[in-house]
Amino acid sequence: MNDLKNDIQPLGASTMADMVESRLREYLKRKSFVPGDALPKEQELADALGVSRNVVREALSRLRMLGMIDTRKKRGMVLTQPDILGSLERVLDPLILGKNTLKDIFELRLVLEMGLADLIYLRKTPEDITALETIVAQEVNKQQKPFRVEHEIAFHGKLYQMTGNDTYMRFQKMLLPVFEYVLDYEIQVNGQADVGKVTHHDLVEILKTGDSEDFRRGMKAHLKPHFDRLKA
Amino acid sequence: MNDLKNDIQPLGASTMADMVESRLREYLKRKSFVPGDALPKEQELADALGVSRNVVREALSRLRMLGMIDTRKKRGMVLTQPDILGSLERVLDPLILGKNTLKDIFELRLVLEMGLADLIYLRKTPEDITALETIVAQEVNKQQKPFRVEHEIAFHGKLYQMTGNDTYMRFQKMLLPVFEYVLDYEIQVNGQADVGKVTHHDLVEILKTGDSEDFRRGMKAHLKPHFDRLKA
DNA sequence: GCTTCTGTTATGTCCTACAAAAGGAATTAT
DNA sequence: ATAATTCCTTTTGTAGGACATAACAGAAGC
Repeated sequence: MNDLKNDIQPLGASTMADMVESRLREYLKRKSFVPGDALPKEQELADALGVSRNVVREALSRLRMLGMIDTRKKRGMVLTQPDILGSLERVLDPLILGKNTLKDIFELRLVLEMGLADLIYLRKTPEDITALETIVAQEVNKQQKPFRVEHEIAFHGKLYQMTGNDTYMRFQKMLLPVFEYVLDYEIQVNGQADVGKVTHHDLVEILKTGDSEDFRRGMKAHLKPHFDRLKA
Repeated sequence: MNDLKNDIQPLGASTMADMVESRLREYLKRKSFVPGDALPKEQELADALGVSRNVVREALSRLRMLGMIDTRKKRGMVLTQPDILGSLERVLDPLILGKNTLKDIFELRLVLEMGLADLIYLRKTPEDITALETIVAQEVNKQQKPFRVEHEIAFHGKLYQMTGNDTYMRFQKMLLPVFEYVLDYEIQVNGQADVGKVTHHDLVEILKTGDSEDFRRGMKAHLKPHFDRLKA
């Protein structure tokens, strides 16, 4: 494993824009700006850093993409609360990611799925259960193949929502395409994928009567085919 | 909850750089470039898009920051495999994030910690156990306060490493500062934080003799103070 | 006092120019 | 003829200037 890459940081960002970006980030932190504060203007930054306005704009453009700053004409730029997952969204494309990363993310989603139990039992409401039952009822109605993925999303999506954790929910949703991508690939290579013995219906039943440990065991069984695949 | 923001996407990115960035991303995907492929030169892109080279450079600068492209003089630009967590790293600063997001991340880390069990039991080796025992042994030697955080990092860090999932490990490490930040805040407000009844030493013992469910139960007990805090 | 108009100002975009690096081609030496 | 060296070309990186545009501020008019 490449620990070096984590411990040592590549000194001297080659390009000016990189350096300015880093400087700006450091500047924001040091001055302990709070969201809403106004930043110096582009030209002032350029002068202070001794670079052209062009370079400053490249760096600002990056921060703007990450949602760290918001700029409006005349008013100048203001610091904003970044959307931490927004940047991930841009990069999380199954077609671009390497094989190892894809595998890592596949596993990561399994981990997240297994971790659902505690938060769900902390916050589930009777209405949630009803909603889940509705979703499950729709599943059995049309058991055709092409709809399976939709039902997976609906059911598991509802589970994430029940955690009341928005970041968690969005994160899971983002990971889904990668998950499916890997799944499709595996199926294509190793033949049809088995489905776990514990169904969505079973999981809802557990939610109604069992405790969080029961639920986790149920989820483990539900995901068993995926875990088995990891062993191979 | 703001579902709109997830379902509907803000049409027409206001600035040209935003549009070009989006177009470039779409272009890369449509042409199904693979890492190593060369991209058109800046001027060609500018001409094709009907914008100035400056705007193109801003967009490219963003992709470069995300690690999606790598540019070398003369050679042009080549597509690379992005470092998905690199972008997260830039934004994940406790001082900038909002209160809700901080809370979400705190919970997310608990979830990830609870999900450790399955991967660990899939891949743990006798050497790993030995390493853990060494770490635990060093803990009892100096039980002073200031070192507690270091030991937390050492112990849990080793656990992540045992999963063999690099992305998972890095992700956890990135979440750590936020976790500590929230923890410090809570302690400051609500007084001293309790420590779980199950210690690191106990967890190692479980790893040696118990199964993954035992370990998860142990971890739950280890983290119990944190989970209790969520209820309040 | 309220609306409207105008001017100022900072960002957004374009253009041109040039330095530097990195291939490629041409040239020279063995 | 092949290998090494030098020169040239090309493409990115950076600089600086120019102007459009939007948004705010203050003045003018009702």
